[in-house]
Amino acid sequence: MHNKQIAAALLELADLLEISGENAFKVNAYRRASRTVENCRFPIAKQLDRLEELPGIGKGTAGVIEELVAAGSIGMLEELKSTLPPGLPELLKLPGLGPRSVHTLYKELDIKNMDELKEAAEKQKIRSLPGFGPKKEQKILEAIAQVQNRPERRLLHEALFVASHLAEQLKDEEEVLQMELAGSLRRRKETIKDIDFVIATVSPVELGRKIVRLPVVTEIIGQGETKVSVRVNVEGIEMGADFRLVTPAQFASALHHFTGSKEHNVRIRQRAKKYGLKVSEYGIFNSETDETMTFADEREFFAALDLPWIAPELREDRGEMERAEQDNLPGLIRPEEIRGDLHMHTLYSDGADSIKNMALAAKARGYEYIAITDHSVSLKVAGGLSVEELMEQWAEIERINAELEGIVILKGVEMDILPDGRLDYPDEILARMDFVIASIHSRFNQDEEAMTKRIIQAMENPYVNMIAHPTGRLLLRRDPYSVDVDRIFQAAKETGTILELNSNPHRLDLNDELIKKAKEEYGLTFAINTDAHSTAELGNIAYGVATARRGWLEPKDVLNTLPLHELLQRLKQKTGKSKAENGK
DNA sequence: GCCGTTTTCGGCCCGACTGTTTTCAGTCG
Repeated sequence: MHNKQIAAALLELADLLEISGENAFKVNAYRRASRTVENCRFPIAKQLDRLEELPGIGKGTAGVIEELVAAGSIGMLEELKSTLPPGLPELLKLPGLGPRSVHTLYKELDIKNMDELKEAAEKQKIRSLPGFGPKKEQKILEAIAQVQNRPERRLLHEALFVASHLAEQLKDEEEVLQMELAGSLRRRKETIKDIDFVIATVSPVELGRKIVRLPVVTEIIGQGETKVSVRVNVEGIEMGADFRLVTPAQFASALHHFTGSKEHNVRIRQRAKKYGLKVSEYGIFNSETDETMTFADEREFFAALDLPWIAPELREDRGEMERAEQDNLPGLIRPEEIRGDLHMHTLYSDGADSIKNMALAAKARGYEYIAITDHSVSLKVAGGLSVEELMEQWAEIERINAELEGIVILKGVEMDILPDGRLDYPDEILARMDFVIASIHSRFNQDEEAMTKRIIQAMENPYVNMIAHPTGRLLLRRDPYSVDVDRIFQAAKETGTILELNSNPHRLDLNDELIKKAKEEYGLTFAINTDAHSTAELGNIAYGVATARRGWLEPKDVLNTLPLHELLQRLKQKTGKSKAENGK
C-alpha cells in the first residue's frame, strides 16, 4: 500500500468524523496525520515500526494505519461509512455549508445528498431549523446552482490574466498606497480558486466602494471594513476576488498572512508562540511587552521570527520551515537563468511560425539556443514529418544558423513513443540529431504496467535525451495516464534521461510534487521547456519556472540553464554511456 | 487524537464576516 492511499484513507476518516460531530481537534489531528503520511519519504507500509517517529502520529493514528495496512480497511471508517450517507461529504463543497450545518441538515431533515438538499431548500423547509433562516436557505440554493454550473478552479495563466486586469484598474486610485497579489496565485499554484489582493490604504471604506463598482464586478459576496469579496468577469473568465484592506504599517504582515498557505501560516504561528509572540494579519504581538510589531517588508517579518525570507512558492509546509530554521533554504531557479528552450514546433508540423521567427523571438528573449522539435511521422493529426521532410528542415536550420548571430538552433524532434514502445524513427536518423525528445500522444488508456514499460523502453534507447510531458495530464481536463512514477524515475536515473517540466499552463507536467520527489529521491535533471506552437507561447516559460520553484529546483537541477557547450557535453554523456553498455 | 523550554492535563493559530441572534455560532481563509 502506497503512502498516498494511506493518506487518502485518513483524510476520508477526518471528513466523516467531522460530519458526525466529532471534536474538531481530533478531526484536525487526523488531517495533520494524513498530511504527514503523504509527505513521508519512506514507504510507511513497509516500516510500520517507525510510525510514531512521525510528527502528529501517536498511538491512536499508528493503530489505525497498522489496521489499514494489515486488513486493507479501517473498522472505524467502515462503520462511519455504513451509518453516514455517501452523499454527505460532497455537501461540504458548497460555500457557506460546513460540517455543523451538514450534520444538522442530516439529523433534523434527513438530508442525505445534494438533490435532497435542493428539494428541501425549494420547499422552504430549511429556514425553520435552529441557526438557519430565509437568507441561508437562499444561499444554499445559489451555492448548488454555482457548483453545478461554474468551474471550481481556473488555470494559473487565466487567473494571472484576470488579476493583472484588476491591478490595472485599481493601481492609480488615490486610496491605493501599496498593492500586491497574495494567496495561491502569488504562490503560483497550477490552478486557482480565488484571486487575493492585499492593499495598503488609509481610507478602506471609500476604496471598498470603488472596488465593488468596478465594471468587471458581477456580484458582491461580502463587504466589510477590511475585506471586500466579489465575483468578477474579465473577458469571459469568471472568478472570485478578495481584497484585503489594511493600513500601510500592517501591509507586510497582511501580505504574508494572505499569501498562506494555511498550513504554512499554522507553522509560523506555532513557532511564534514558542517565542511568546502572537502572529496575526496585523502584525506580531508581544504579550510580555504588550507591543505589536509591524514591518517594512516580508523580510523584516520573517526576521522577527529569526527566519530567513521564504519564497512564496515554497510556503506549503513541505519542509520549508525546517530548512528555514537551519538557514538552509534552496537557491531557487530564476527566469533569467534559463538560457534556451528545447521543445517547440514550427510550420513544418503544427506550429504557427517559421523556424527563423521562432529563433528571432528566442533571441529577443535573451536565449543562447533553441531546439526545433517538430512532431514525428506517426502523429498525422499534427502533421508529423517524414524522414524526407526532416532532411529539408535540417537544411533550412543550417541555412538560418549560418545567417543568424547570437543564437544557435539545434536539430531536434518530438518523437512519438508508439503503443508497443517502439520509436517513430530509426536509430540512424536519431544519431544525427542534436536533441531527441520522446513522448506519448496516443493510446492513453493503456494499463499502468504497459504504459510504464512503454516509457522505460523509450528511455533505454541511447539517442533519446528527454521524455516530454511525462504524465500526459491536461489540467482540469484529462487525468495523468497511469504510470509507476518510481520506476520511471529509477529508469531515468539509470539511463541518464532528462525529464521535462512542460511549461504549457494546461500541462505543467511534471507537476511540482513529482519534481520535488524526483529531485530529492532520485537526483534527476530536468529541462524546463515551453512546447511553444507560436512565438508568443515562448513566454509560457514563466509558468514552468514558477512550477520548478514550487518543486524546489535550483539552477543546477535544470539542463537548460547550462551554456551551449556544457549542454552539448551533457547530452553526449547518455549516448556515450549507453552505447558502451550496448556494446557489452 | 497529539503533545510538552509554563510537560502527563489542558490546551491545540487567528480574526473577519454573515446571518442568526440580542451575544454568538458557523464558516472561511
